[in-house]
Amino acid sequence: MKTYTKETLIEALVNIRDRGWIETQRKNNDGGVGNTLEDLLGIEENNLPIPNAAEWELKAQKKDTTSLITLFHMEPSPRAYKFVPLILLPEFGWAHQAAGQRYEKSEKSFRQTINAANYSNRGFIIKVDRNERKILVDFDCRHIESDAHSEWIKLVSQKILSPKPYWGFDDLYHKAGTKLHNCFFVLAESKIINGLLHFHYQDIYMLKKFDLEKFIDAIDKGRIYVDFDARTGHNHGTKFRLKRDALISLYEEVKKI
DNA sequence: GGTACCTGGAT
DNA sequence: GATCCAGGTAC
Repeated sequence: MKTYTKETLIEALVNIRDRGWIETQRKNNDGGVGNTLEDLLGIEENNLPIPNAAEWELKAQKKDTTSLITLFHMEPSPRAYKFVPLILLPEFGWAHQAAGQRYEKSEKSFRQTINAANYSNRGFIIKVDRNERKILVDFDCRHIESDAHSEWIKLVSQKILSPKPYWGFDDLYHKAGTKLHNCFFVLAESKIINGLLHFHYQDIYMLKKFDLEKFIDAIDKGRIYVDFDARTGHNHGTKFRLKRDALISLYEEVKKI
């Protein structure tokens, strides 16, 4: 396991950029662009909620995608309820797109990418309660688009989400403050060469001083999303995510290397 | 083996 | 832009 200083990490990232096209080291994995970068840096895969290297978080993204970037994972409180596996997936889930094909016929899915600006078409929203200092999830069946979910609405129209899942400001501050304070964000071109996905890591952004107040404000304005990502056989976790420009705007200092 | 984290996607 | 989704590990 290599260790880096900020300076040696910059040097390593520039060397990787200069190598040009590099084959993915994680086939069939959407996280390949990030996992491959970590592999190139000699950072062993782990699921520890800490920065990747030398107090620097590393994030990579394909240049041509519009997908959201994941800041971190955190299951909602109260933890004892185990909201995703015991309530949201079984009570509010629906048949997985590949149920009866790739998965068992009984495979359910609960995927919701929600924000504070609008209800999803399944009736979920997040709200910022500054008095209680927490982010919470709410469900209101009146906001379900019945045309899009004519069968599912019958299953949930009488349901109340109570208690409401939430994340305390202090827990979010601790998570973001310890994991995201400084970050290298690398954009990579991608293309298939001889049938194999390759990346060219190109644009290196050095992001310093994550701003916790801007973080809460971005949630309040709907620029940060809470993303539930569970099926019966695998809960990928509940994530806080945002678009590329929103990520950069959360830092006090931005420098392109 | 279930839960909660990690790395990220396409249409 | 909203609504869906992937393969990994630690304990």
